[in-house]
Amino acid sequence: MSTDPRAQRSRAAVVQGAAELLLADGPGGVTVDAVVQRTGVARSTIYRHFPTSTDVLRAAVDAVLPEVAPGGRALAGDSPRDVLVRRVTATAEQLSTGAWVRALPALLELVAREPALEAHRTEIVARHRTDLVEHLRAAADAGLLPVGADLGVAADRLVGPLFYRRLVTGEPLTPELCEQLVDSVLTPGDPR
Amino acid sequence: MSTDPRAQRSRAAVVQGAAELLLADGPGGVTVDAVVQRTGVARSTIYRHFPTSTDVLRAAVDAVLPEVAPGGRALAGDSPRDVLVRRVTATAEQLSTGAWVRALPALLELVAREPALEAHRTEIVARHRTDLVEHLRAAADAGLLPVGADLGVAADRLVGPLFYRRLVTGEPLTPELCEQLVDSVLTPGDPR
DNA sequence: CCAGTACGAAACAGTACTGTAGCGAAACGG
DNA sequence: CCGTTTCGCTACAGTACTGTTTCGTACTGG
Repeated sequence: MSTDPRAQRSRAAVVQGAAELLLADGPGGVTVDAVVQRTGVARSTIYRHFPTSTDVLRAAVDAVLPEVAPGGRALAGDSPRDVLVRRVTATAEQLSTGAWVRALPALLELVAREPALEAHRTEIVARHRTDLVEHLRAAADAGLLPVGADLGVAADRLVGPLFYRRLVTGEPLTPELCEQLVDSVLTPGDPR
Repeated sequence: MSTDPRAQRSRAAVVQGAAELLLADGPGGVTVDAVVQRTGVARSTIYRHFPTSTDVLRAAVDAVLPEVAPGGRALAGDSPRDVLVRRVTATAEQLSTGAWVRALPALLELVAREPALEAHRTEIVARHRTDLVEHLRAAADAGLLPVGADLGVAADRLVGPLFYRRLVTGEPLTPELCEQLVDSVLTPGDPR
């Protein structure tokens, strides 16, 4: 029943097409008709797999959201500062990607309006955050942060300005900015 | 013709009603029928004042956006640090206001999708920014910032984490956080 | 090979929104 | 006070989307 390759194929096609539409046109662009036209999957087939069009959108969000967490692997010989710089720069590059420039505001608007997606948001943010906080803890252990520093706030100070620039002001995210941000969090008073 | 109080009244009612709908339900909630039902202004009257429903939405955005710039007046006797703390705290409080919690993501999504609104965005951001940069310059003149500091980046470091928390993580914006942010930008190395 | 199943195509009612048009009533202003 | 303007009301065609249903076809797995 669920092992039928036809069912798996068409379901996957629907989710992928819906995800593409989500990235291209935002949540409002994920309509059943649009998915039909894009994927060639029939209308009745979509409604056989998903109770409602909202569930299609939810599946698309599920398919898209995991990409938010970069999870860059840290090389062994790197200094904690280098790890942070690479991590923050990776986030900046990801935020500058064409797809995310359009999708991020749409996703935020969607999450703000749909309480059902709140759980997804916190999960993704947590994954994104614990990764970053882990790097910060390593830096703190190396004495690069003040003793009582709140690592959560430090994380906000690292990536907050990046999201702010991308979402609000529209200014570019340069590698120099990323280094500046890391150095502004590390070693307060001795920027070296 | 345009001095007729009837025309002015109904136009103002439409704009105000549309702005309320924009804050309450987002851009998608600003439909002609919704404005009719909310304001009592007739359908034909709305179309007599605005060529298309998009123009109604644009007028609503115009009516709502100026509120973004807080423009808190600085009291004479305050230290530059106090001015910045009050300014950042005011921004945090505004971001925590119920209306803006719902409206901000919607507005960002709208601006991201409608290139026609890009000019508005840059204008509002500029007003918001020059105000903040002005305060930062005063602090720099008082020797509270390193000599070569980029005031634009300093502004990003001040309010970026606030927007990030509000938009992405959903964490609360406490007065303590605001003070921490100001102190993290001022006097690097001498947090006092 | 063949019964069971998923499929594509197409038509359907229902809802919501846009933009237009015509009409009589009420308000404005000289 | 009376002509002009604006108003509210209602009806209308057109579009877009949702969710349901039917039917014949093609694929899958035992």
